[in-house]
Amino acid sequence: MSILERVQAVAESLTRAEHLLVREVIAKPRDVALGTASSLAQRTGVHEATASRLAKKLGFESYANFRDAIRQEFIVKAGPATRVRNTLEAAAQNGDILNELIAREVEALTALPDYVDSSRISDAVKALTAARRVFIFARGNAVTLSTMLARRLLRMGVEVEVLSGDGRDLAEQMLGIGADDVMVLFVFRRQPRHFAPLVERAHHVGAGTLAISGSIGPALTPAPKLLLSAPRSGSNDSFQTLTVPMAITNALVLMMAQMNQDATLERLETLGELISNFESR
Amino acid sequence: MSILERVQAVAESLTRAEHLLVREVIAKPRDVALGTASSLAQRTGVHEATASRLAKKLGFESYANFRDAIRQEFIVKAGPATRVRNTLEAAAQNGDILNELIAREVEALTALPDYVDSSRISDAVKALTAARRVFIFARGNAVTLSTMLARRLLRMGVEVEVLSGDGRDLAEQMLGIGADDVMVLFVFRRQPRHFAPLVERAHHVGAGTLAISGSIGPALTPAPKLLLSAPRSGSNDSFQTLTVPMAITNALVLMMAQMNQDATLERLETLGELISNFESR
DNA sequence: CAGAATATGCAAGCTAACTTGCAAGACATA
DNA sequence: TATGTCTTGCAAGTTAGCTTGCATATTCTG
Repeated sequence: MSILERVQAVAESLTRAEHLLVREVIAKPRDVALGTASSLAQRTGVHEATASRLAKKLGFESYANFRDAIRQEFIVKAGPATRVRNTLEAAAQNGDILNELIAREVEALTALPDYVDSSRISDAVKALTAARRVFIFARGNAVTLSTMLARRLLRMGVEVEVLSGDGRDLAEQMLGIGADDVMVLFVFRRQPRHFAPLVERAHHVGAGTLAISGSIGPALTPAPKLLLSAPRSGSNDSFQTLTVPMAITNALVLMMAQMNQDATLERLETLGELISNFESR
Repeated sequence: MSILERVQAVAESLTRAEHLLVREVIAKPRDVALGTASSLAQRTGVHEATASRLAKKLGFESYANFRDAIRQEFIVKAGPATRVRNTLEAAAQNGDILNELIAREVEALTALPDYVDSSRISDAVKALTAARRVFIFARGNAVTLSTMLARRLLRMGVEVEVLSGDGRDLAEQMLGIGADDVMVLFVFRRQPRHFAPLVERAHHVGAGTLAISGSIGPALTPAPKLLLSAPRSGSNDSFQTLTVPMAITNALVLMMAQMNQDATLERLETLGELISNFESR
């Protein structure tokens, strides 16, 4: 019975302090595994006695046994032996889909800075910040990202227009676009039918265009004014996820938040501070 | 100064028993790191006092310090976190948001297999495959993932119902749920208000429930029948992206496609083949 | 081989960590 | 608001693990 299962089993009866402890255990199991009950308690801001009691509540005979279980699960089980399996080749060999997927994602993410550099993102941020309205276009799976970006921009107080529908609908929604606006287009796989007309229209009225895209990015015609493109995970003909473009989009949003902060408030030191401020609930 | 260097420094003056101890430490550093002085002594066939003295001979103040050093060297430093840690700290220092974000994502993805194992995903796949209909629930940012999953399932010919709206609307949409159905719930941050009633209703009629979630996963009440949860990137209180849960969702979809393939066609060898077949356009 | 030096085990002592009874506080309930 | 239940921290008690003085065994040296 795993730690997570044990937590689930008693989830209903967890108190506030116990909840905090559980969170910490799940977030940093390796630290907890190597520390003492007091160190866990101290970092969590509760008394060590509560940690001891939690262990019993989860069905362990003592805190020591609890910690042993964490070690088993997060240090011994996840030891160097399993690490080998995490390599792409090994995972593919074993038909281990989860690990193969992860290996591919990590590989693609790691390569991302080779394709997109911070100054390009800065340019995009400046354009978006200066924009009166932001139009967002996506087709197929990419709508996943357009809804995400739309939500985030809205929360930052940006006026957002999500383009939807086909031909006539699109045309109508585009009527209002002006020189102060920016259009963001998510494009993967093939260039969608409406891409060219949309970009042409935007350029015609003097609006900015930003494409967030995969390997096709550079081949898009007409070329958008700004382009953030990086290959997605996997090889050309295999499964391609939205992880990489999502990272680009997140970086964009974060830098935008940071720049706006810079303008008004004092600069926050860490990403953590920046965001907990920005995304407070 | 590493353990090995310390050993080398006093190599000449090592006694027979000390030599045995050192051998064991070098052969199984991780076991030693997690054990006590007595356990090391016992396995080596010497007295625990000798282990204590060896620690001092190697220049440590106590056996505890010696063990801490072993832990640092063979567990902490070898851990998945540390590999990324350097990049992360450098990036954070320079305010390089893109690289910091990427480092965090990689760290979180790498830890994913510690929390979700393939057999759990298999269970979820079996439930989804057997389901007559799949209901999907998400709130806030999580809708990004629900739309993604809905699209993918639809493409696979699964009947999907995306739950939307509030109170009354939800209740109406839930009227039709039956024992053959499965409800998938995406839950991050706090447990949403409608979570409990939905799960209770589903369980009441005998439907399955699957939660895809972050660190709260195990603390959800009532507990879903199936749970796929892993901490998201970043620390508890900072920016958290959907990268990890998206990877879980992708793995789920892929394994589902594979199992369906298995049933009808011959098994495809690689993920690439599998998918280019499955997602051909 | 004798004597000294060193190594090792034993066991008592010590320390840090964990456990638990108790009381104060928080929260729900009537 | 009063009462009871539940939660939490405190502090004393307990335990496990580490240390160290001492005695015996072993090895080295002349």
